[in-house]
Amino acid sequence: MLHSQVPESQNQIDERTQLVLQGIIDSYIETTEPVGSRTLSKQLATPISPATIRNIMSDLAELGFLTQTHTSAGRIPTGKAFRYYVDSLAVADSLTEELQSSIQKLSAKGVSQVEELLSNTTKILANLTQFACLVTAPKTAVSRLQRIEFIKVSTSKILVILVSKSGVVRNKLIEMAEEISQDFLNSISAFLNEQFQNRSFQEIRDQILESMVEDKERYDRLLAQAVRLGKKAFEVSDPPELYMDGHLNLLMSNAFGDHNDLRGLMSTFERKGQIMEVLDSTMQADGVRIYIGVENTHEGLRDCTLVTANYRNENNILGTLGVIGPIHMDYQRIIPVVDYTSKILSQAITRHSYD
Amino acid sequence: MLHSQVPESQNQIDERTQLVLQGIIDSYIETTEPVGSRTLSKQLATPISPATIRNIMSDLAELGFLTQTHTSAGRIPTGKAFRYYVDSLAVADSLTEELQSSIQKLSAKGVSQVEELLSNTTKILANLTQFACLVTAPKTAVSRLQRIEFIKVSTSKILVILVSKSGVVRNKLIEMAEEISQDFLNSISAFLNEQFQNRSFQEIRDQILESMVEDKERYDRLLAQAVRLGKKAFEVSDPPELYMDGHLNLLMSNAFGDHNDLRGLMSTFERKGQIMEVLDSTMQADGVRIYIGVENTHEGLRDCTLVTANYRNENNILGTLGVIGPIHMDYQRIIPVVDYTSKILSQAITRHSYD
DNA sequence: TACTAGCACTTGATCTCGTTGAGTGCTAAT
DNA sequence: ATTAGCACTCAACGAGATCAAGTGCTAGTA
Repeated sequence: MLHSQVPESQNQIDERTQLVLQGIIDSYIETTEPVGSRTLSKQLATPISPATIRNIMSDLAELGFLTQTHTSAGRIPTGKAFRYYVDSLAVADSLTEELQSSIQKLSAKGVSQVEELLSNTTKILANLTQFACLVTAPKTAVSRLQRIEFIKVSTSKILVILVSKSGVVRNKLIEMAEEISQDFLNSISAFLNEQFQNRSFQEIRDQILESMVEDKERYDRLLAQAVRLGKKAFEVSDPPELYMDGHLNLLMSNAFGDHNDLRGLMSTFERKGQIMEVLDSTMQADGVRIYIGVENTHEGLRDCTLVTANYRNENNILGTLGVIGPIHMDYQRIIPVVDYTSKILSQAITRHSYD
Repeated sequence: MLHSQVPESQNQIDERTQLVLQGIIDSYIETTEPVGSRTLSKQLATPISPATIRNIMSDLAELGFLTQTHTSAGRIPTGKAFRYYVDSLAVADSLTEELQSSIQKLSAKGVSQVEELLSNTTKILANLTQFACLVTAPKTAVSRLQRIEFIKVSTSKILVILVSKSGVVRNKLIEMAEEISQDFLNSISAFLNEQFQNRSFQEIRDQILESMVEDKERYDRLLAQAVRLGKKAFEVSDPPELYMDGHLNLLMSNAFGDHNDLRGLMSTFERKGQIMEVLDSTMQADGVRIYIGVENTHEGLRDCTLVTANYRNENNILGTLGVIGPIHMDYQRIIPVVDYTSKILSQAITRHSYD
């Protein structure tokens, strides 16, 4: 999936040049310092003299793979370089046993609710990567109805419980002008369950709206109320549900040089809606996706790399998880972690879902 | 409530000295800089020469109200000084209309669920104070049962819905070895509602456990199952519920000089349990409470001030809200804000509760 | 006696300036 | 095609010099 090797001809990169670039990136990922020709010469397995490296570096700089902060400083790989690096990276899917078992803990025994599953996932991912981690809750539009129930909690207030096939429980308080007895509510929920179980929330919404239109002709009382209640219950007032953890990691570590960059990033985190948009926009694709620096459509992520993957049950893509870190993150390590986490989460959520 | 004026004799503080101390603190709150005698002399309404101020400062330093970072630097008020300041502060309860209406927005129309109320409260408070803000969810032990309901979501899994009088909805998934029909579940919930409505969760728990003990003698099937389900439903597995916002404010503003102090503070925030303990421990008292620096029992808050107040419905104290900021916060402003917020939240939650 | 003016002293902050070392680019030699 | 060598660049660092804001103390004044 990641092996879309860039054609050599296009960028005139021969094997040795590639070796040097790789070396520079590796070194930079490790130290976060500009890397000079001499240092690199020593680190490289193949012996190449500093002078040669300098020539190669010069070429790479011209091709836009390297920059430097000032003329006499070492080289820093650009976003383009990281993109090249990631593309030509043969990701070893082998995670250490230790990492694997850490990740598996997200569905440790005692975890029964999907919400807990998701929040555990962000925690574990944040802990392993030391970056900011995000998981979107299963999309309500896609998820299908397992059960709807109405509970009368006071004269005018009714609690709606929506349980989706994927195991997500959502409750919502609605207010009704006229009082409805619990018995009648039970009849309504029985009717709605009968009618709509296994249908996606989106379908249900559409169909209810349609029923409203046809409302010209008289229904019996049950049907009329069922439509009214159903409409309120399925209204799209749901807040964008996003689980997030570890954004403090970014602040604490000095992975981001400038503290001003972080200001912007943090305020992006505070507007969860924006983050949701970004994650949602990546959801159609499959496998691990990587957005490096300027490749991010969202302004606030221009100095970051976003690594995302979907999670799913047997039938549908349910949501997305991802980590946000510095451009010079350790891709070799992060990519398999995100990949494996998405798989484990998929498994766990499949086990929890009612399909 | 805050007017516990410290007896003058005890600290030998005459009116002028007090004026100077007040001036120093005011200036320090505003600038966060050590304040020197000359600067203060200019700012003070009453004209006092720098030299005199220096003498007074010297006295105050001896009494432990002032320190300095180095011999030739201006004076910095100590925690003791802030304590004195707060104690002798005649808090003008007058908030600007603007602030009042900002705070009232926490129960804007459309907010129907208590959870939303609480989360709005932290957001608004964080925004107004620019500090970290906390609100504990209504204590489950104290809150009384409005309604319990069981929903069978799959063969072995049952969703429990607990609605408390204070309007908090909690759901929990429990697993049962043997299958129970929805009809039977309905009978059980009817029984439990009958039996326990209006009783506090704590009472219910105790009583159920008691029933278990008496279990020697045979009950009928309904009762036996009701006890078993009830036990699972009311088990104290509830995570400490804490709403938090604005901890990023502390990082962004430079209110905390040293960034290392913040490291500790932030990791305290990550352990929500600890914060809960702190808030809970303040809950018995009434009105606005203020804990300055070392007055905090919790180690991690030694460099902060915690300002808390309870919120309540007509019958009970439900929970606590508070802000955590630097010792040199603007008490004059923060105290009324916290106070007013607690009152508005109390009103809102009373309106939402089912008593 | 209570306050104030004046002065010597302290000290972190800021600036300048030379030194250092890691790095580059270019040229000539292999 | 590669490498050794060399002149050059530039951030970082340290040593003074200077500055500004502050203190403490003493002596003078109402």
